[in-house]
Amino acid sequence: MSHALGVLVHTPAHARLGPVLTYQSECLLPPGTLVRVPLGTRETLGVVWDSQSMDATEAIDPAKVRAVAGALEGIAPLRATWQQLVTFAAHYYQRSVGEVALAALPPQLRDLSPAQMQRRLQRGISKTAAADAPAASPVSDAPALSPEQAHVVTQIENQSGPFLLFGATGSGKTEVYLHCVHTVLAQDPGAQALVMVPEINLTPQLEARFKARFVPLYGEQAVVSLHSGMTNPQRLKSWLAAHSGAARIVLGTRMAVFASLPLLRLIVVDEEHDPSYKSGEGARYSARDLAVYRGRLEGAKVLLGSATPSLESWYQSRPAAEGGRYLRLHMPSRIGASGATSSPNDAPATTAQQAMRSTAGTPAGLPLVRRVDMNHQPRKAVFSLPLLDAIKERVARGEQCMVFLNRRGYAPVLHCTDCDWKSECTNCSAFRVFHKIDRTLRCHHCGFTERVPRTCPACGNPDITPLGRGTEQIEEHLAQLLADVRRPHSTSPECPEGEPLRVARIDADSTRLKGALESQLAAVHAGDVDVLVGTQMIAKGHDFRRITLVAAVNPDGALFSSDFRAPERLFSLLMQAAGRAGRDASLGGNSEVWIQTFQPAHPLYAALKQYDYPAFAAQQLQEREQAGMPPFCAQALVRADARTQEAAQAFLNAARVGAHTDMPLWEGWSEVLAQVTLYPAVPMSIQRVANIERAQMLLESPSRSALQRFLQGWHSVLQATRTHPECKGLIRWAVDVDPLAV
DNA sequence: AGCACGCCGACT
DNA sequence: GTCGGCGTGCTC
Repeated sequence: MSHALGVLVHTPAHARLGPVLTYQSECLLPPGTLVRVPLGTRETLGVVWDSQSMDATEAIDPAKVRAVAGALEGIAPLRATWQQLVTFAAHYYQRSVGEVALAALPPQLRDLSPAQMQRRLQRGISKTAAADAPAASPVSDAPALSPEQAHVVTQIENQSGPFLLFGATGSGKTEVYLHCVHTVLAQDPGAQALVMVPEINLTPQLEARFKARFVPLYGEQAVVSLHSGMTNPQRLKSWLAAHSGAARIVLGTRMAVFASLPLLRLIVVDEEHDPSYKSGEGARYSARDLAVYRGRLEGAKVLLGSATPSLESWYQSRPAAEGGRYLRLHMPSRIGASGATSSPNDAPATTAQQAMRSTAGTPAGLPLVRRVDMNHQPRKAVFSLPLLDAIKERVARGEQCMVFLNRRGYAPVLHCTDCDWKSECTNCSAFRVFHKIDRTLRCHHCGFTERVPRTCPACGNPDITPLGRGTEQIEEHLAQLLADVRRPHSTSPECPEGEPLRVARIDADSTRLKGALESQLAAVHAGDVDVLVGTQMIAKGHDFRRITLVAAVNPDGALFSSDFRAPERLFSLLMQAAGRAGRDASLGGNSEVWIQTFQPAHPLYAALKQYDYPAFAAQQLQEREQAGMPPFCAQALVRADARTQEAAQAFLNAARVGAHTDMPLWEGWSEVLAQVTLYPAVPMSIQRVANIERAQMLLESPSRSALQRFLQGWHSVLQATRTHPECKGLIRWAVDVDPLAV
């Protein structure tokens, strides 16, 4: 007797296929079982799904139903909570369940033949058995918690959350994570924890820290990573370890939120404000928001941590009496540098060190913030004189400085002074960036690269000049300005006049090659670099202990950006950059953060000077509330890519009209429609990328659930609009729920 | 998403 | 003459 079975396959929502396909099988396979199924000419990976959710009214022609090729032996079915998470994410972010489910699985599960799969599983099992013997007498080298940390930990242990851990840079958030993970794992022999970080770059140091703490307790297999920088075999191995329960702790980037974890008890989202948690491709999910949902689903505690929380999370953590749903926990003090986010082989912070730090002058031991009024500096000066002097003074003393500019390349545009030619990209509506290092013009959007012309391509004028500045130019300029400064002759005492300074640059270009970032960071740590120039890459997470001065050369752009989240990002970035300075306790006292600005009185910088995130957040939230912006409204964006801008906009506008005219008599549709505003389609800020025209349409509603219901209903309209004659040339469309940039 | 089928440009 | 571009259509 054969059974009808619902199966998910990797199929996008707009393919004209049902969300769940029907197959037949001799044995009754439970939902969550991984299977191989024939689809057209190929055989592909599928997940058995609840047949209840199939549309019973539209039964498929029985003659078309094919048989399941086989189940993946040795892999337990994915659990009900995982299925629910995937279902929720698919509905909330407007994608097909199949796409979300299959994208959440390691790619090799799809590619491997059954025989290869068996071999992998065998290997994994035997390895696990060998490594499973835990150390005879596990000694915990956990440092004592500060009173602040201890208080926070108690709160987390005694309440259900979700928690927002608002902790200054260096307040010891990581130690809190370690402690909470430790507690949770000790409570149940099968319990698991998921710890997420925003970027791949940040996983190795976190992994080292967690392994140092937990491998002695639970064995080598206990800690695994999951991120896109890993090879496919590595990913499969980690995934299987998590799925089988052998791994107790999963560390990873946003994709890890979908990891299969049979007994998940704690989810940590570190740097929860970081935009990297929002996926920009495929299902545009927010791993942070899904973490909160998943925590509730699985009965796991959720701990969001940040020194500068997202305004969404900050607002959610207002007092419960005012409607807040997260519990805010505050750790304002910076503790001894070695206790916070240092490398694992550093001595743990002692309470004596912490006591010493807490009496040290500046507010919470943080660097002094100085604003330089660029209105009083020579026109077009890149570095103000006081900043330059301060840098010279520091490096002459053997201290390190960091100069921060969020723009890579030498100059963002090349310009002909005679005919006004600019280095526009032929494929995009954007300028190509001048990279002096290899004499190229590079488009940062489509990758189109050419050698720099020697004369103006339009008029032949040899006088073409760079406009604006990027990190390459800052690096070059700074090296010239500091050419006469010597560093202390620590390495060669027989050279009394000292050695020339070393200026280094770290950005996406200098770290393109594998291992380049690591080696460059090592050079900074070793003291081989005096001044480090870089993009936001150097502001995030890396702990430079001998840097005592951090300078933001030109951060004003974000103050006047059309993106209403730009100030929030700037504040967060500058706070993080400030956190880089003065981590070494012996140098911390005189660390400084310099901000060069034409708006020295701007409230953002005033709040930054006081390290007063709550004041900044309050001011921003007030503005957002008045303007009816998130978190006081819900937004979604529909993007359309097309051959022509007209087609892209025509599609969006037709779908907009269709929301009123084409909807069948849906129960309560008019009420839903009344709560949603659809703005007219507009070209995207970079209208053309790689010769594809892009347009978008913003949707807004005071009610998140109204917007959700609208999108659910409207999907069929979008689908149908595709075929309208005026939409010819449309390539694809996608909905972005809770977009980060509108 | 894959993968096949199908119809038009420059090359072993 | 074929190889190969990607447009259209189908897959339980």
